[in-house]
Amino acid sequence: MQDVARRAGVAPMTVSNVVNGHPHVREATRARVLEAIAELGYHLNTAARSLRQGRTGVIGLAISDFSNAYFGLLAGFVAERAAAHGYEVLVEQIGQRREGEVDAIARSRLRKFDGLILHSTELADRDSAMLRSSYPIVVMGERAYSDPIDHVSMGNEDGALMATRHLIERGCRRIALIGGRHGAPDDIDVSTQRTRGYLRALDEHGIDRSNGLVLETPLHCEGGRSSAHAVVEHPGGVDGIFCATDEVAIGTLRALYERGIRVPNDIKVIGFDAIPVGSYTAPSLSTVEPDHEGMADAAVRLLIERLQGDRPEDEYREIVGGARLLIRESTAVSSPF
Amino acid sequence: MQDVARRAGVAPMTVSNVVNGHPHVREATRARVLEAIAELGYHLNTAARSLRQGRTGVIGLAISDFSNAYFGLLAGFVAERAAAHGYEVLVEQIGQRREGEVDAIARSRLRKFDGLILHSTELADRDSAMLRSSYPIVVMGERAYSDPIDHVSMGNEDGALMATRHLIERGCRRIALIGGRHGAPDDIDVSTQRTRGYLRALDEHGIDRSNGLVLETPLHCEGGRSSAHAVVEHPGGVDGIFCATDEVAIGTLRALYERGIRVPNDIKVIGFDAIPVGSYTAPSLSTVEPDHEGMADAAVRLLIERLQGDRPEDEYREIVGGARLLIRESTAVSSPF
DNA sequence: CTGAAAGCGCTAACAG
DNA sequence: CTGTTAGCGCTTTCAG
Repeated sequence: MQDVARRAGVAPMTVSNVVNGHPHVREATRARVLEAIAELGYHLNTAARSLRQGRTGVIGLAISDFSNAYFGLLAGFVAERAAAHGYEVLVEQIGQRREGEVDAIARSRLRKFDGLILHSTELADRDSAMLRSSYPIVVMGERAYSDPIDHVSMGNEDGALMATRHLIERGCRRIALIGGRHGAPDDIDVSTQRTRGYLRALDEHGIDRSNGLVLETPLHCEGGRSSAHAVVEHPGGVDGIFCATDEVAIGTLRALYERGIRVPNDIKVIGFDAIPVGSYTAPSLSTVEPDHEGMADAAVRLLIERLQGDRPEDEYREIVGGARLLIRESTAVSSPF
Repeated sequence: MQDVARRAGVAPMTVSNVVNGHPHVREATRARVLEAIAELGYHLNTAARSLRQGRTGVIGLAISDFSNAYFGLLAGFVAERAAAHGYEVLVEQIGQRREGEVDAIARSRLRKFDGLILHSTELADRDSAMLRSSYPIVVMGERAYSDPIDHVSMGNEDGALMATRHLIERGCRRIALIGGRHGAPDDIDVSTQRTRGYLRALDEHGIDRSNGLVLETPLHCEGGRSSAHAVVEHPGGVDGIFCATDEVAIGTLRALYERGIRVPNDIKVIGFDAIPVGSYTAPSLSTVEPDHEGMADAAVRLLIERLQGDRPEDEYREIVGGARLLIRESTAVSSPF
């Protein structure tokens, strides 16, 4: 910047003013400076600027796994909302291991970003103490914390309730849950929360909680496939399957296809997450669509309030995103084809 | 750091040595420093370190769209390879618009990262001049450049050749290409390159290039679906469809399902990219699997060679990744179910 | 509208 | 093994 200033015959400060588009620079001066910049191939040094300004203009988004369609959706929305507030988003993959998340928090303290949106999957309650630094963090995901913290979660239980009710309304009485889990009362990961909604719907309608119809399995396609093969052999039979995620549901549809079981005629299937490919499965997948966009917006807003000190340090917010039913062919009365 | 040093009764430099794990610090001193750090809640300031060191330890990965399964795969591999070299990866979404890519390049020059892996989709040849700064960039993607540059591309033409040959070997003679494009000779995006491989296979086997069997369409599910609906009404009939991407293929399978056309019995379908969900479609999707991992590895290696000055400034590399056939049910002789 | 001075927090280099 | 010095490149502040 010094070199540019010398070349343009101005002070470094003027170069800075030009680079930052400050208004009070005479047109002729600006032109000379820009010319000098071009001639010298000068580029602003971000590290120096950040050091001086004490901010980076970047929000970090830490997610567990790039190759999950759900995170792709979310990241896109977060980036868009942040841009609207003048922030850039950089995404970091932290892996599903707990160490990764703790790592991300530790690194975030290095102030590489102005703040962090942490999409937690495996972060245990006891780690939340780490989040209690003054560093601005918003946690997204299905885990609740006893420590106060800004948190955006999904309407998991309500969504699962809606999905299961929908199956019941369509006449299903022997409804399996693939990817569920009977956890401890304070256990609130995706599986346990969605299981609660499922059980509430059954109770509501006076349907027995038959043993063996809640299958615990990893929440991906293969988990769904193998569990579906198992569940259709349940002695009491099955006429509806609620899958804890769309990926699980895709694996389930696959298993039923392999066995020649017709969906929705023989068994109805519903998922959760509304990943895009669900419109194109055969049959297309009924599902619960969380308000991804609203949640991304909320997370960004909470973080930016923090960054700008718009909220007292010790005041935290808990936001639960909405969810709505997306009814497609896999829960139709009978197949349209 | 000064405060920590004062508290621990040492010089700032010693604090730095402790923080960075340098070996020559007495155990007692280290302990005192760590204690002071904990007491004061001190955190290293990354901006200052980067300014001083002239490096950030971060590689940027600019991709066009988070919500594409292919990019998720790639990003995961890139992150892993970079970590092996002691670099962290931050991912930036730049959108599919050309402006976005130029933007990313411009911003990259701000030296936010030590180097950039740019996965281009719409970057035109004329923009490649922008890449000719001394800033370390590796371009990935299906576009070639006349300007010299480090470039990792995919074996698109060979992959398409293999896919189409495979359909022919399975007895198809009326083979459509959905998502293809007859471009200018120097036009080398995904669609045109894959079209070339397709045409070569037809020529090889003396099969006519029937009019109307190459359909240009956006490379996503809906593009595949609507084009498939159109192509099956082709007067000459169709017995095989090569889809330019797996997403297109998923849309195609969907359209055939809607029409009650059996795959593979009536029409065989093959895709390209090997996205994970392709194993779970009904029928499962035969496809071309590019060596994603090898390409990610190559890109990281090229970039790090640059960062470390292991290669003369004016020496550039062009690496083409391999591809292999993944044969599943959608091109079987007849359905196993 | 432009400039001079000062310092953000860190670490390379070298001295003790 | 520990300390001193200096400066990375920028922008805030205040003075012209």
